[in-house]
Amino acid sequence: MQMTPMIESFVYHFGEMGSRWGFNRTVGQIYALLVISEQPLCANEIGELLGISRGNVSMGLKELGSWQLVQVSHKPGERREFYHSRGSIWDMANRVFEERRKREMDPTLSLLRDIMMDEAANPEEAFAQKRIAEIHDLLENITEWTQSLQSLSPEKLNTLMKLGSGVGKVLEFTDKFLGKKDPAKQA
Amino acid sequence: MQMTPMIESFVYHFGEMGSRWGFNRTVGQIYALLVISEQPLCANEIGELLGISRGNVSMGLKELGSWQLVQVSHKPGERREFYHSRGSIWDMANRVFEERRKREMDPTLSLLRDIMMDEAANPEEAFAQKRIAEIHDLLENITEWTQSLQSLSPEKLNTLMKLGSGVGKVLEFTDKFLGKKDPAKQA
DNA sequence: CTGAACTTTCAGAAATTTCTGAAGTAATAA
DNA sequence: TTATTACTTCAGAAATTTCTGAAAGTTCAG
Repeated sequence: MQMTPMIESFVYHFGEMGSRWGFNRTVGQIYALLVISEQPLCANEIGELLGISRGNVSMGLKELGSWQLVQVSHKPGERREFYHSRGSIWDMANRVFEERRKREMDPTLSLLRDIMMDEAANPEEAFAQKRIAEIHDLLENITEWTQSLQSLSPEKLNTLMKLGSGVGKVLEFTDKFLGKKDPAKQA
Repeated sequence: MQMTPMIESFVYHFGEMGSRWGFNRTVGQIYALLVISEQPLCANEIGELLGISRGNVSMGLKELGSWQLVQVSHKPGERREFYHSRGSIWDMANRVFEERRKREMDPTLSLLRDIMMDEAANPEEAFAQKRIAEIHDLLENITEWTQSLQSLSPEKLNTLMKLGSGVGKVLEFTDKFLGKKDPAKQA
């Protein structure tokens, strides 16, 4: 594996972006490398390619492991470990969504739920609770929906994506065809 | 406005979460306050409630302004400005999505597109380009899709959300009814 | 058991981000 | 015009995050 300008710009940009998706720059860069390398890489090689310390590589790989984004393999006769990205692009996106949901949405929902259970001590708190309930419902909706989308087959998901705002038309159509029936009950 | 334990826990948690959504802790806290306060708040009050400096409040409000998440108002006879969160919960979520798309997805897509245009200098780069194209297509799909969802009316969006994985059934059904026609073309 | 090859851990260093508060700007009333 | 009140900016301080590299841990062949 060699750091050509093309690969470099991808890796660096992915590093910046990675930090938006819940992990730091280095972790993003390591992941980018593993994704675009056909051959699995060993920790030393990763460190050299990115110009970072061996310890940092180890921590980065550990983090990626906790996201279930890397696969470890061995070459016969070699003691060291080789790393590679795991699954298809879709799988990766799914993992990142899933993991972020667990780390961010779930704790928030739980906190909001707790607050909703409390008795409001004054009108200000009562108003706050109303707003908090709205936020809770929105987040819960989004969470449940994305979860159910994740359970769809990749083909269906693709159809859905390609539909775009056409989804609106399909809904109308379904609505009309089913007459009285509420499409929400179809789930 | 008073900082009761309920309000405090909401504000602090929102602060932590906020940083995941593209702004820092203080900005998240300020926003949380503005969302759950029925009355608009002035900058001084915000600073006191959160125990942060006046300058920091100013910067935070500026940031929220750039996200179009706050509304400024005035009280008759008062010189100072009062701030309040803007729009419904749905609007807020939309703004955050929109803004993040502009700041994160668009530059990434543009970079990936550039890389795809380059001539691969060797087999390694050729492989990298294939992967990059996959990622590009995925991101583009997601971007376009979420954009078209945002253009749906809140009611339709709600129906869609409530459908959950029932979306799969609707698709099947549409598929069957339309016979040969590819639903992807319906958009 | 020993030593070589490799990985992990973690205390402190370095880099980055965020925050403060004083100085500057702006608007208004008297 | 001057005094007053409020908002903004930004250099440097403080806090936080990330990274390094040495030490400790692990595995395995001989």
